[in-house]
Amino acid sequence: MSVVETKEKLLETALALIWQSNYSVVGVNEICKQAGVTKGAFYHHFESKASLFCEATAYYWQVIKKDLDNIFSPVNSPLEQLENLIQFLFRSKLSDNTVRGCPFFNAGAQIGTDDEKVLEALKNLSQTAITYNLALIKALDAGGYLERSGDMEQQARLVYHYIHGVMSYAYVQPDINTIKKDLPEGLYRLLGVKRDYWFSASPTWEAEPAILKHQA
Amino acid sequence: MSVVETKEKLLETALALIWQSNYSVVGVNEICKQAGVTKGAFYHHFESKASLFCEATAYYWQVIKKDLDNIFSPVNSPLEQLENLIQFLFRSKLSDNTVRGCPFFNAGAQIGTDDEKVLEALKNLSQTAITYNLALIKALDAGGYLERSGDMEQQARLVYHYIHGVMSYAYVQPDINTIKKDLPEGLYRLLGVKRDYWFSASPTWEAEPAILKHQA
DNA sequence: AAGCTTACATACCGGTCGGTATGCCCGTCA
DNA sequence: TGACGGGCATACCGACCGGTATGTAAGCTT
Repeated sequence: MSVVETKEKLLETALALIWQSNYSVVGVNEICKQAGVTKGAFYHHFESKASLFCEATAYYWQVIKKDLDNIFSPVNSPLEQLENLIQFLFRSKLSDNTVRGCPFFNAGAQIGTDDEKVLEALKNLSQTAITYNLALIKALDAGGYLERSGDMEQQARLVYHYIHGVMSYAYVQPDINTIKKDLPEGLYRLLGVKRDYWFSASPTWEAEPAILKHQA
Repeated sequence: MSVVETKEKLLETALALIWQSNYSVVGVNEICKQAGVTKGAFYHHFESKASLFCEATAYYWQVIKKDLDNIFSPVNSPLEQLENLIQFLFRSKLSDNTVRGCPFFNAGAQIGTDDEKVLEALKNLSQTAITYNLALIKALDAGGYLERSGDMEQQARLVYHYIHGVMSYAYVQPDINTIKKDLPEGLYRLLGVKRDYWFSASPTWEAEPAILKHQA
């Protein structure tokens, strides 16, 4: 295993484990064991467990950025982009009942805000997500799909809030049929998409999300 | 300290501590220390830490049920009820930046779903909250405040999702001004309240929420 | 080939965790 | 007044935690 391979293996294993349970429960020992490396290797690459989490956050975005750029590709109409986003959320987080909620924010809630770096990583994470939402909203608005124009940055946050809430709900109530109804309904309502356009788009994005490879 | 006092003290202390940080970080020792009792007393009243969490969940509802019944009192108009709810969420969770997110679902995400009792307690918690939402929506609909009638049970869930998402966001970005804008906006949008009625109600509920007493 | 660095492996550290065993104190009731 | 049991307090347990100290084998440099 080359150098970069070992580090990436640790990153991916940590992602998968934290994803499946949570930051506090998953120990360094277990991450190492699953990754097939030793603790010495771990602390050769990361100065602490919290540091690993920060790097994993960055790594996570690097991985799914491709997916997001694909979802929000300009070749897709705004409605298609929205539908793609919905499909993506299902696939990446609700395709089986072992993955519930957003692990990074669950984790963030566990680490505590005293760790400045962790907090910063989480802020970046959410801000990036909101930025993607904003682009989508602008496209929807420009395309005349929205009932009215408002504060689009706020709308981007609203969408973010809602998605996070739905994902968290899925943790306790992993009823995928309910979620499959609630997620689009809430998004269309929050965005204020004109009723004529509800559920009118078909997904143009069919590739398997890269993030799935993180799961066991 | 009488028998029931000791147990309640433990319950309240645990609530406050978990509220301020999270389940994993707060240890039994610290709960005991803060409550001014010993570990022996703790394990006299609770069979485990997870069991404490379950009882605390029930206790929590018992405490805030008074507030909720007050907020959703039939003497208030539906719009007033909605405004009361918004105010309640601010007061109980956003009045200072030490309280972020819903501690019970943060905690639930930490304990793990392998503990059946904990999962059950969380399900009850969310279901009760959704039931309150449903009553509000029915009242709003009956009063003609909504743009259209839909699946009200679903709407109740949407509102629940959204509130949870906003509260979680507040954990990472404790910017109360943003939240104060986002929370009502999202709720009005999700509920589909007619624009004429947006922000038209004044709160009729001014009492200090009982739950505040749990905070340090 | 000598010397140095990288990339680990192994063994182990002090501390903390949730949980338990035991016994004392004190109110109750015979 | 003495036996008894609920309501604790104290002392302690083994497991496990994140993190470290030290060793070492392989490669790169000179």
